[in-house]
Amino acid sequence: MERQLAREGLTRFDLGRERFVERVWKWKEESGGTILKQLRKMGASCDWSRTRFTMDPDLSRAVKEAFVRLYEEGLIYRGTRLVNWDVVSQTVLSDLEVEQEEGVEGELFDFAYPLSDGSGEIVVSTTRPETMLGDTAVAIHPEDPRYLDFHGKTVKHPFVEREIPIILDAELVDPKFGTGVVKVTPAHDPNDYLTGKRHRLEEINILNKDGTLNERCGEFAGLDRFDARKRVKERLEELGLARGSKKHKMTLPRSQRSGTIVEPIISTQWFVRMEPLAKPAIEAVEAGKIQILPAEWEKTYFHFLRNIQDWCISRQLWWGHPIPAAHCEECGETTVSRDEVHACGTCGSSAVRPDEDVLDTWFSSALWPFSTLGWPDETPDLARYYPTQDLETGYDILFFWVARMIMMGLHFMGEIPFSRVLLAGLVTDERGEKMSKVKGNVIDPLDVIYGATADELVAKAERAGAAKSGINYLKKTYPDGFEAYGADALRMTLLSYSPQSKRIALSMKRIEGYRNFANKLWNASRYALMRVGALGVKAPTKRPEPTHLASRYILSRLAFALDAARKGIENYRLDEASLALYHFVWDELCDWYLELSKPLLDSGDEALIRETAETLLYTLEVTLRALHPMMPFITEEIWQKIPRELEGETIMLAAYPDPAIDAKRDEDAEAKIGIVQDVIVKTRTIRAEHDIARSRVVDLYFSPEDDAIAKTLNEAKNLVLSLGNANLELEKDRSRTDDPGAHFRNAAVFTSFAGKGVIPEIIDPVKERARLERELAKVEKELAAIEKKLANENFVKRAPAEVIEKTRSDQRLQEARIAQIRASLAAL
RNA sequence: GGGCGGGUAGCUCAGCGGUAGAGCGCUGGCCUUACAAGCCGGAUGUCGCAGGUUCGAUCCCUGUCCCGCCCA
Repeated sequence: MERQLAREGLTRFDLGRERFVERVWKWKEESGGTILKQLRKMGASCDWSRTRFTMDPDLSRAVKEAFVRLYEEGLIYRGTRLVNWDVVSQTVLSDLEVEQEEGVEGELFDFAYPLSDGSGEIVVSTTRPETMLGDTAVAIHPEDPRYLDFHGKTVKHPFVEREIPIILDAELVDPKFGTGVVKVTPAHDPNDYLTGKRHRLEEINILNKDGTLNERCGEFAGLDRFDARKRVKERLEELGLARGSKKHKMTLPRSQRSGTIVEPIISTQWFVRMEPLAKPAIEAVEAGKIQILPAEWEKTYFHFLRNIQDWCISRQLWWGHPIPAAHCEECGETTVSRDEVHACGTCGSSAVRPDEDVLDTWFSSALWPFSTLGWPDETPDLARYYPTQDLETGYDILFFWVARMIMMGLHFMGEIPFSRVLLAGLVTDERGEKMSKVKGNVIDPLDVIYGATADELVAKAERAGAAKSGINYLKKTYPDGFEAYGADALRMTLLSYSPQSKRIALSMKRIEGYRNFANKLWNASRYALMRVGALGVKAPTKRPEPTHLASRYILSRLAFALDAARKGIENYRLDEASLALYHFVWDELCDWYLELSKPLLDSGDEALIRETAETLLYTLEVTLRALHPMMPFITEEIWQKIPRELEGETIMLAAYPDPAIDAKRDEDAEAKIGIVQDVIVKTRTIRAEHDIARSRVVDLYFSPEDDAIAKTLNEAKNLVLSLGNANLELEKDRSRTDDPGAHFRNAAVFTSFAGKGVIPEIIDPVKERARLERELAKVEKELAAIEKKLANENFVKRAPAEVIEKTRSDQRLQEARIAQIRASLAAL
C-alpha cells in the first residue's frame, strides 16, 4: 500500500491516518477479492463461508486475549533493545522482515581519531562514516602488539565534545581485519550494542525517525543519513583525519516492506519471549506428532527454533490490531488489559494514554488455526475442526507463519494445530526468478486460464508498478501474450513438479503440453462417444470381464495406473500420480487401446463389439474419476456426457477409483499384447525407414519362437493389419525366415524376442545396408559390454544369480540379433 | 561464518547400485473420418570434476569447483 502511495508521490503522513486506513481497506477488498477469485477459477474447493482475514475485527478479540494472556504469563514484555528501523515506513521490523542483500559493492573508509594526550592517533575503518557521531568507544584486541601503548588511553572526537575511551575487546575485534581497530557505536550496530553492554558504554542515538541526523550531531544535525555520510567524510578530509578508502564487498540489511536500508536503532518495543514457546514446538515435530514434508525441511525448522530470538511484535503503523495496553502519564507504568484502560493499574491515575503501536500482522496470523474457529470461546467449530490434518503452504513462510502457528496452537490450545505440513516450492518466472511486481514477472493465473494479449500483460504489470527492465522482460518473453490454456492445464503443470524442488519455474511450453493433454483426453472421449454411444452401451459400474486380449490388457494397465495414482496421492507425490495417469491416457489408452478397439468394433461379432464398447466406456469413466482431483473441469464435463450406470449428479461426489476393485492386473494379457505390440512397432519402423506409403499393405512372414506365441499372433492378425498395415503370415518352420535371401525378394528383416519377421518387396538395398550396418554397430557395442561383464570372474562369482542370468540371456539375445543382421547383410 | 539444497539430452526437469528417462526443442514421413493442440518413425548424453567403497556407481562415501536459498 505504501509502495502504491509512493508512486503517487505521497506518504501515509501526507494522507493522514483516517484516509490512509480507508484506502488500505479498499485495497484489501480488491486484492483479497482477486486472490479469492483466482482460487475459485483454479478450482479450489473450499468452504467459502469461512473466509477470514487476519485483520478482520472479529479476530481482534482473540488477538487481545492472546496478548493479555502472554503478558500475564510473562511471555510478552516491553523492552529497550537494538531493533531494525525502517526509515521510510517509520516502523520497527522483526528480524524476519529484514532481508540481507549480499555482495554489495561498498567502501571501507579509514579515518584517524587523535589521542587526547596529543601523543598520536589511531586509525579506524568503517563502511558507515556518519555513525562516528555516535561512537562511544574505540576497540582494539588486548593482545595486538601494534597497540599495546594505547591501552588505557582516550581519543578526542573531532566534531562533538566527547572523550572516547580505547577499550580492549577480544570478541569484537578481529586484529586481521582492516587496521585492527574498531569504532564502537552501541546505538547503531548489533555487535557494537553487545560490546557496549559488556563495557557499560554510553548509547548515543544519532538518528531521527525519518533517517535524518538528530540534534546530538552538532553541525550535521538535520542532514539525511546518506548526505551526512558524504559530509562527514568531507569534513574529515578538511581536518586532515581521512586516511583513504578501499572497495569492500558487504551485506546490506534491507526492509522487506519498503526496500530501504534498515537502520539499527535503540528503541522501546514489545517482544515475545520465544524460547519457552519454541520448546514444545520442537518436541511436537521430534515426536512425530507433526510431520513436515518433504522431511528435509525438519532440519531447517529445528535450526530456526533452537536458535530463536525474541520476536519484536510492535509496529509503528496505522493499520493493524492495536496493542491492548496503556501508559500512565503520572507514574509511567504500563497497564495491559482486555478492556479499555481508564485508570492506571499501578497508581490509579486516569491520565492514561493508549499504546499507539499496532501488532505485527503475523501475530494475528499465528493464532489463525483457532482464532478463526471462535477462540477464546469454546465453540462447536473449535471442538470439531481443531486440530486439523494438513497445512499446505510455501516453504518461504515456514518461520513467519507455520512455526508460529505451531507454537501458539500448542500454547493456547494445548494441542498441535495440524498433523502434517506440506511445503511446496515457490512458483517463479521462466528464469527461476522470484515473482515481484517491480520485476514485472508476476504471472496471474487468470491470464494463463483465460489467455491475455501481450498488451494486456504489459498494462497489468505497469499498473502494478513494474520497472522498465521488467516490462522489457515481459515483452521479450511473451511477445504474443498467453493463449487460453485453461485451469486444468495450469493445475496439471503445477502438479507435475516434484514436491522437493524449491523452485517451480513456470514454463508456458509446459502448460501448453498439458493443455494439449486436455485436448487429447477430450478427443479420445469424443471417439468413445461416437463409436459406442450409438450401441446403447453404458459404462458399467462393476469392472467388466472381457474375453479379448486387448480389453484385458487395457484393464490391466488401468489397474497399474490407478495403483500408481493412489500411491502417489498417499505419498504426497502428486507429480507421480498425475504423470502415471497422463501416460496411461496418452500412451496406452489413446495410442494403443483406442487403435486396437477399431478393428474390434468393426468386426461384426456382436459379443465382441459389446464387450469392447463396455470396456472402452468403463476405462474412460474410471480414468475420469482418477483424474478428477487434478483436472476437475474437463473431467466433469466429459463425465456428464458419458452414458453410465453409475448415478450421481456430479463427478465431485463419485468415489475415487480403487485399483483392487476397479481394475485387475492381468500379466498374461500384458505379455501377449506385448508380443503383438513388438511385431507392430518393428513393422512400422521398417515401413518408416523405407518410406512405404501408408496406403500400401505389406506382407509380413513371421516365424514365432514357440507355439504360445504362434497362437497369440494367429488371433491378432487383424490387429497387426489394422495397426501395422501388414498381412501377417505365420511360418510353420524357420527355414524361410532363417534364410530370407533365398526365399524372398528385396526383403527387410527384423528380430524380436517373439521370433523373426520378413517383409518382402520393400527394400532399397543401399538404404538397407546402411540401416543394417548402423544397427549392427549398435548391437555389437551392447554385446561387447555384456561380454566384458561376464569375463570378469568377480562378477560371475559375486553378483546375484538373477543378475547373472539376465546378463546371460541378454548375451544370447544380442548374439542372435548379430547373426541375423549379418545374414541379412550377406543376403543383400 | 553456519546450515540446507542443486549441478543428468539444446531447454525445463524426473530417476538414484546392474552403463540413462519425460515434456518441449531438433529431425524424416504422414491432411489416416477421435485428435495437425495430432499420428507413425529417428537422432541426441565423458549423469560438474577428482579420488574411494563395490563384481558393478549417475546413484553410496570423501574431497573439490560452480549455482541457488536460509540463518548469522
